[in-house]
Amino acid sequence: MPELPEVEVCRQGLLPELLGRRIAAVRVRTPKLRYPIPPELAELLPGCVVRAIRRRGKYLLFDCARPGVEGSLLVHLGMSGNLRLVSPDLPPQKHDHFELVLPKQWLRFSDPRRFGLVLWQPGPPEASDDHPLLAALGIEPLAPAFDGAWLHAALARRASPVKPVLMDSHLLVGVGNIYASESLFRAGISPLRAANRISRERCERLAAAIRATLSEAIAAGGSSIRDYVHSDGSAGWFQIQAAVYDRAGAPCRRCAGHIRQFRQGGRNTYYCPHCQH
DNA sequence: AGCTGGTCCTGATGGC
DNA sequence: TGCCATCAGGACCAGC
Repeated sequence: MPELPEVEVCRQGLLPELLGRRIAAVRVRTPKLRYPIPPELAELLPGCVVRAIRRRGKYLLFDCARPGVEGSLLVHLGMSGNLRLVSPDLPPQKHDHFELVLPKQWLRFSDPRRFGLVLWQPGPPEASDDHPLLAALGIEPLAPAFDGAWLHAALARRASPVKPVLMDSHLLVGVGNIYASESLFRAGISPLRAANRISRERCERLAAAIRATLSEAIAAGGSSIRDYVHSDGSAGWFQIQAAVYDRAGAPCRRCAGHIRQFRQGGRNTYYCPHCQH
């Protein structure tokens, strides 16, 4: 399930391959994703050069331009999506929904569960912030502005347990179910604790834990970037060594107590009751 | 305004 | 072996 680190590694991997390349054609096989793929992409994109690849939260933005056309291709991988560079002779598979035809290789979007999306935002790169899906997004956890003070102020307004609050993309982006549990373990904070009852000091630790968890996953993914981008499709997402996620009943790596699992906001939460308060 | 639960989709899993 | 029910997950959305 791609979270922020996976999306960022995807961006970094595609960057050298796509930057400055000209799009020859577009193939839409399954327009029905989370939102329909706009049919006008087939007329807009051919002839466009990829000027930049940016990331906002878990969204990827491919800035494209040619005389008379400027805009950004907005891509979200949902939970089962991936973008791969494939050679032109590789036949499309069942869940390959969208394709950019490039000079030597094609960029193929595949997403079995179709929670992802491919959309178009017209205008210069700055205009992409205006897109309805991006306009309301919260802070980037890897941006300098995200720190303990910011987090403390943001959590002060929320009475819910902290874990689902951390996953609220309107507050901060990119922290999904896995990294929320992992970051809380790292900070020693219980996922059940009310968000507005975490001290400033512990918010510092939590902010640092979120940054560290995400950064380490990006670094881990970066080392396998080549395999990922050029994978034949069988390879899944790179995995971090999870401390608590999906380890219910297993021994805590810190205290050897049992990792506990419970349902929170419709999601599974994992934590160590001994190490987290 | 914040919070809850429903929704989309398909592959994996487990019970019978 | 096959069939069915359940679950997972991001993020929007309606309804408090």
